[in-house]
Amino acid sequence: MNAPTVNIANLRVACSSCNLRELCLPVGLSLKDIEKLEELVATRKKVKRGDSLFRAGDRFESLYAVRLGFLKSTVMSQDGREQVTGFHMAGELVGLDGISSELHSCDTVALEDTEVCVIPYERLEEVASSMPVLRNHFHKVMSREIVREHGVMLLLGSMHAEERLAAFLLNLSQRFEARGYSRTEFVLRMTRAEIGSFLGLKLETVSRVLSRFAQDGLIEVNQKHVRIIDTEGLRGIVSGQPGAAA
Amino acid sequence: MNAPTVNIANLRVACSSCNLRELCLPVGLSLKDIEKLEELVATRKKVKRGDSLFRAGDRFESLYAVRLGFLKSTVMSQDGREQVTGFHMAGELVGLDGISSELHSCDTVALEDTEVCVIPYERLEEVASSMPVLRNHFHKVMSREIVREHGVMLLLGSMHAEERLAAFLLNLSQRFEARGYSRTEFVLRMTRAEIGSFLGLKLETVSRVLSRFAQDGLIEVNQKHVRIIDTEGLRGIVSGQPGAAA
DNA sequence: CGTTTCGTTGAAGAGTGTCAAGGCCAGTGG
DNA sequence: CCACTGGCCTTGACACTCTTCAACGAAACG
Repeated sequence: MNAPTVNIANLRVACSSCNLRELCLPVGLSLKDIEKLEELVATRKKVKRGDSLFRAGDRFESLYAVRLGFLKSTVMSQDGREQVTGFHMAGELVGLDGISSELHSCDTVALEDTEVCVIPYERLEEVASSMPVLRNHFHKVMSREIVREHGVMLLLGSMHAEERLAAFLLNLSQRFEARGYSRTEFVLRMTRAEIGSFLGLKLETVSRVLSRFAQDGLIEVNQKHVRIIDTEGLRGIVSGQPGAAA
Repeated sequence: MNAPTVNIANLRVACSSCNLRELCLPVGLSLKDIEKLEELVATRKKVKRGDSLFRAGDRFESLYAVRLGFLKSTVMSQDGREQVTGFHMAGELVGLDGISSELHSCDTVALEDTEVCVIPYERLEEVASSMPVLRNHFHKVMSREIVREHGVMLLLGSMHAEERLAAFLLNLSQRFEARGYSRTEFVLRMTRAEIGSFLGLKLETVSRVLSRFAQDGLIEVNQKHVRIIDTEGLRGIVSGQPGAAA
């Protein structure tokens, strides 16, 4: 069950040379600090598309830094309803939900073949105790997650379908850009149903709204392939189209 | 503007004798630990009903532990829509949103006269560095907030009005009980509009659903006064009423 | 005691959900 | 290499929940 899905333990980890440094690590670390830090990452782990990194109820032992790939996290209510709580891409940290009860409270599943750095939590606590910069950075990451979720609550609680989709596309766009990919053209790694679950909509609504956006010349869509044509137009929609619609 | 709203600085803080100990502090602290901990709480601060503890954009300096009273946190979109992200009661920690950017990202306002313990963040970081128990506890508190928000996302993303209200009432009920108040009878400190904002509903819907619950004999409502009659019935509603409705 | 805020309730309408049918695409096996 | 299969996406028609608009009543506040 929990047999590690290929551990590349021998591979020296080298955060120092990882191209995700700026996303993953605090800035302004000394070389010595970075060396210390590399002790943190025990191993890497590959997760095949469709497999889960961890599941609700699993013992919490590690955090995971996404090296490459794409994942989703979902929570489930007792009666079986599923809610996608987030999508994760390279440079992001997942597993924070597990700290509170020492059990994971959500499922995290790879939407494409994915590789993560495994960060044993106990070791993180140790290293952090003697490294204020790291501790501080870690706290900021957790806090950022809280702030992100506030944003999602705003979206779910007070926005219409079109606004949600527009916000979603802009968010993806910006995250791709931050990772050096195109800001305007990308492939959705998730299905319409998963987008819908995340945004509190049904998959048909997601599909319809995307088609409408395409008709209005805001984007081009072809299955999972999306191209953003009018970023400003999308922004307008997010803020209750002060000057949009036709 | 930011002139402290009455600081009771001289008052010795005495976490050790605070009746919120179990809610607020890690369990199993030695006396020595508790002494150290009391250095944490710089002052207390009173916030009058309607006043804000902090606002979005304020510099982040401290966390606040609610001693008594009731608050709400709200985020606002650029175009002015407001979303209540949470209600806070005695023993809960607020202000975690500020850590990430060193600016608060939400408004936190007292819904009734409130008193909080002010915990300067820098001091918390210091004390935590030499007190693993505290550090660990703090991480758990942050993680718990993340998990709580996952729950809210589930609610906002996949539940109907009745289910949301039922879940909301049960959540309040449980939190009151944990603080030694009645599990079945309490006063809502927030307006229908605030409940609605939190639950992604309009105030009229909140009002209607509460009336319907009352008609169905699940609760009694009289303005802000609520009495829960049929807890199991509410639970049934939350999980898609497998055997409810009449 | 007047004023304001808050809450309740009704009727009509908009926005999404539901159900259903059909098309597109990738992977599989012949 | 092609046909088949199953998952995913699109689109339409209709139903339903929730919102909107409006009026009124009740409580809170100065």
